[in-house]
Amino acid sequence: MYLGDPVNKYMNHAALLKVMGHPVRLHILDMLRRGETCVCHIERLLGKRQAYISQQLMVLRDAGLVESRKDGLQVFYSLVNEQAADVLDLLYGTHDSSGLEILEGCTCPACSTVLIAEIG
Amino acid sequence: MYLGDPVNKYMNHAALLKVMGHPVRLHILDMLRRGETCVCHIERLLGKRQAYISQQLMVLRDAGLVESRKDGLQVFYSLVNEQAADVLDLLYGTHDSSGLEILEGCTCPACSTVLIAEIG
DNA sequence: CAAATACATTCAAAAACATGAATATAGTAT
DNA sequence: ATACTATATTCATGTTTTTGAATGTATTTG
Repeated sequence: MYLGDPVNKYMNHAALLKVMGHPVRLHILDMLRRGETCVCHIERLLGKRQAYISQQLMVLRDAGLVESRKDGLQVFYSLVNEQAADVLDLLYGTHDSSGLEILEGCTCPACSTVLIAEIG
Repeated sequence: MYLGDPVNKYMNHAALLKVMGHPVRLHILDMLRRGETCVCHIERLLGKRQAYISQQLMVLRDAGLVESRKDGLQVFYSLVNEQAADVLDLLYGTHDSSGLEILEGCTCPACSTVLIAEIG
């Protein structure tokens, strides 16, 4: 696209918006605003298959919107693109950084440690 | 997409971002922030064929981002979607509404009348 | 009315995307 | 080493998008 003028100023932004222009990816990005999130968490909240979530995460990674960090068996994703964050703030209001929602039956540290702390 | 939950809150925004996620359309939208613009103008600034510009304008029209008004032979487009305008402001700064750039050799009223006024 | 102008639409081929199924990898526990 | 768990990747296929070419329509001008 835009082959005649490959260094077009609109290409980068268009690429950003295009990646964000997908309901599942947008949902994931909105989740990530609350903090670093493991894949199992995303999987449960979205109710989609693991492989599919992983594919969309790969798209987000390849486009530089998110980064992943491995910790034991889990992989944690976070939002690292400021412009993407700005667009999300615009659409959904400034985020609260209130941390993750706790999910029953989710085995990730974010869920289980808090449960332990609360039940403790 | 998202068939399991067709009334998903992310679908509408995703659709908006998807339409904006294209370099030519994004360029057109950015132009329209300066004011109502005729197709001939867009055509010259982008250096693309008329039919192609018209196709992209149709996409923008179908998605409700722009509206067209016919005046004689010319058709003028304007940006009518507030969220799209907000995203553009975010990416490119608040627009100046300074009116259109004057293009040499463009026959549309916006260009020719000003030329006449300046030369006259 | 005929010709010219400005724009829109249709059609078809190529490219890109979305999605599911199957499989692979890497870390952990036994 | 073996089995298990969490996640990633690959592959195949169907769908959508992109784009160019050709054609259509409405308006103005002569």
